[in-house]
Amino acid sequence: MDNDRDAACERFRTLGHPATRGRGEILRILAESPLPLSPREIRERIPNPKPDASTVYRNLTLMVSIGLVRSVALHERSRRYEAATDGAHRHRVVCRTCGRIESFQPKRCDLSRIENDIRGALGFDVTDHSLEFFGACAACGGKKVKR
Amino acid sequence: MDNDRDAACERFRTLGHPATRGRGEILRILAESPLPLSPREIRERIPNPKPDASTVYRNLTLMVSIGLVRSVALHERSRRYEAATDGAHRHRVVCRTCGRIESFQPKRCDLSRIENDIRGALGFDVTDHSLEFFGACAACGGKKVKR
DNA sequence: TTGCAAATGCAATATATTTGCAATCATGGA
DNA sequence: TCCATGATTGCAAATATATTGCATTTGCAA
Repeated sequence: MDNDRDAACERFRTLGHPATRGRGEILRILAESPLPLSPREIRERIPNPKPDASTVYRNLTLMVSIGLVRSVALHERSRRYEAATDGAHRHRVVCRTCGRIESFQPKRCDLSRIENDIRGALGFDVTDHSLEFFGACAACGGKKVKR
Repeated sequence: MDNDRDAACERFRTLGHPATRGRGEILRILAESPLPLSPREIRERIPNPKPDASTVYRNLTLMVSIGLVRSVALHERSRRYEAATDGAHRHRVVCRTCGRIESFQPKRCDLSRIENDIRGALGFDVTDHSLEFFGACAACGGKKVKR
């Protein structure tokens, strides 16, 4: 939807950053993807003319810093990114055999107790966390671990 | 300690893999480090003559596959690795401002309920998880977020 | 001690990410 | 609407990280 992209552009302006087509596309693509995407995957999905790869990287960095996007670390060579929709707190489930990534929304995710422990023990102010699960997906059953 | 390295070599032989000095050193270094290390850091700590970087990578891959080592994903450019000591279940706490990594052992880490939910919802057999916390360390206080 | 499979070093290659800089664009004000 | 200006972009080059092929060397069981 173009509306998604327009809304995305609006968010940029509000935050004091010029809205460009590339930025709108990136945000739209992330908003529409159920799974976190790598910079390469994001760029591939942008219709021509595609922005340069460096532009994609620069914008992802910016978007993370202003809170529009989050990065997800999944033990891969490349980082992945997802839209920072506040509502849906989701976790990733990664198959060690085939690499498939699924998304899971827990009934409740209460790590605040642990976060408080950390604050107490290390004086560390926790702002967010990252929780991923690994194993074998339904299709791969109990097959051998790949790595 | 050399004993650490010898013990490490023993573990390789038991698992049917020739024990080499490089392998022993890598495992020793990981066992002695309180924090997960990058391949580069590991190699830097091996006394001369150092194995080639490619050897370090190959061995880390092997060690992960036979369960001697785990990889840790911390939103960085490079992966990190830690010894897979079964007993101590630890989590990482990363400062977004200065990049400092600390280690934290929770009083209890009960994610088995969530793991069961995942098994039920996705037919996904969860074998392990990865949980990292991000925020501002004591030294950095409430300073600006870096990325 | 010897033979062989496995591991290593080295060099080349692939992939991911970052940076400098000139050209171009987006936005607010005239 | 047009313009000035600072921010963004494309491009090319530089870095960082990781992987691979192959000839040589090594670990280890017999």
